This record gives sequence, C-alpha cells and structure tokens, in this order.
Amino acid sequence: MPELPEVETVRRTLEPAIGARISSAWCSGLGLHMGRKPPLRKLRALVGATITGLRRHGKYLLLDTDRPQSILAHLGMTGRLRIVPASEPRVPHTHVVIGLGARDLRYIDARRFGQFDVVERATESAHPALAELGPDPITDGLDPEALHALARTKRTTVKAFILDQGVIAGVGNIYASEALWRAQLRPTLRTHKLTAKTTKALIAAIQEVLRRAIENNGTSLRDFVDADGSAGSNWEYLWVYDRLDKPCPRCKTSIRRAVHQGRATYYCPTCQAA
DNA sequence: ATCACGACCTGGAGGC
DNA sequence: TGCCTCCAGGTCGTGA
Repeated sequence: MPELPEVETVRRTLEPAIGARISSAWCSGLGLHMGRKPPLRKLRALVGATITGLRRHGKYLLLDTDRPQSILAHLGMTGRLRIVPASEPRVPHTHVVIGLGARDLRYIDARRFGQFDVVERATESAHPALAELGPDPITDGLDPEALHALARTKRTTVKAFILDQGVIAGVGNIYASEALWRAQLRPTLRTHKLTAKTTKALIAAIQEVLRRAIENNGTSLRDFVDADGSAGSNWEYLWVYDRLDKPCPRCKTSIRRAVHQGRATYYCPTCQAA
C-alpha cells in the first residue's frame, strides 16, 4: 500500500505528536515482517521520553525522542499509524499501542508485512533496514550522472531498477508505472539502454509523480489512510495504474496490464515505446 | 554475482 | 447466502 507519498502523508499528519510524552507501550505479541516482533522492552524503556521529531527516508518513518533512541516504522502493504483518543476501542490487527497521555499512537497491520523497531540514532545508518537504502528522491534528490552510471552496470529492466530500494528509496509499484508513463519509457527497457537524456527524464518524472501524489495526500486505491483516518485523493489523478483498457491520457490508446517479476505493470503500448 | 520467483499474511472482490 | 479463487501498494531468501 504505502509508497513514499503515503508515508510522507502519514508523517505530516503525525506531527501533532511532536512534544507528546510517551506514557505507556503495548504490543500484540504477533510477529510482523519476517516474523519479527516489535521490541516491547525497548518500547517500554521509552516511557517518559518526549517525541521530538518525525523523519522519513524512502518508505521508512523515524520518530525521534529526547533520548538516544528513535522508533523506526515501515508500513508494509497494509500498515497504518493512527493517532486516536486513548479511550477508543482497539480495532482488529492492532499490533503496537504507544500511549501519549490522553491519546494513543497505534500501529495497525492486517497482513503483518510491516516493521517496527527501536534504533540508536547514533548508529541508525547501520541498521539493516536503512543501511542499503538509496537516496530519497524528495529529500536527497537524485544525481543524474550517478544514476546513469549505476544503470549502465545493471542488466535488469528499468521498472525493476526504480523499484529497487537500494537504487532509489521510496518508489513502489503504483508510482513506478506512473513515472515510466510520464517519462515515456517501456517498463521492460533494459537499464543499460538508458541514455543521459532518458535518465534525466526518468528522474524528473519520478520526482513529479511523487510530489504530485504528496500534494494529493497519497493514493487510496483500497485502504490507505493517514494518521487522522483520511483517505488520499491521488487515485483520481493516476494516469495508468489500475486503469486497464481505459484511454491513455496522452494518446487515447487503451492502457495495458502486464506482469513483470510478479507485479502488475500498467503502461501505454503506443507512447511508451522507448 | 545478479536476477526472477515464491513465500510471508489477511481481506476484499468477483464468479458460480 | 456461501464458497472458491484471485488479487493486493512490500520485502526477503532461495535457486537458477
């Protein structure tokens, strides 16, 4: 579900939690991604700490505290972070509850593909989840020459390339299709065929697609909501994703769907010819 | 070493 | 109504 724009939307709607003091911690006891359980003892050790900031890198969210530790969260496919009154009943699949006085910060994740951890800020860049991440296209920017050089060393497709979190952090399956349509590149194009010019166009397309989605508070195709429970509106603005047989907004050809590496890809067979 | 695939989970949608 | 199959925004380990 959540790609960079959705995580950024969550980050922004969590900002009212800055300044709040952690009053309690609870976990369901069930494992999340790879069966790993959120670290209840480390979370309980943060009782009394104050939340001082919220950062995002790619699809990862970091909640900083006034201690040397930060809380690391990844929403997987169905993860949600919500701020709700502490009196509100827990919905099914609630896996972490961090009490903030009268409010709770709750992590809810039906499929349990998400991640939740406590990290030492001083060494966070060595954390397995963060160590291999590429640059964040919004906060770090993307260097055309570096990306072009990397593309030339690979034999994979351009779609797999931009989905690789070690290359670019934050692009997921929806925005990969959208960015490739915007850049007019065939998803199956091999990366070593990218030129300096098409690499630049690809970077511009990725950034435009992500920025536009952030402006629209993310894409809610099925069940994405922000920390206040609101759905994003970017689904209204998708050019190709989930638009099988609908007209291409550029040339009116029917949008096609193909499966690459087990993931659905939507594209225009006419104007994504390169 | 690189790349593509299946597995990990649950729920919703659609067909019969 | 109910059962069955398929599909889903992510990531990792496996085996080719």
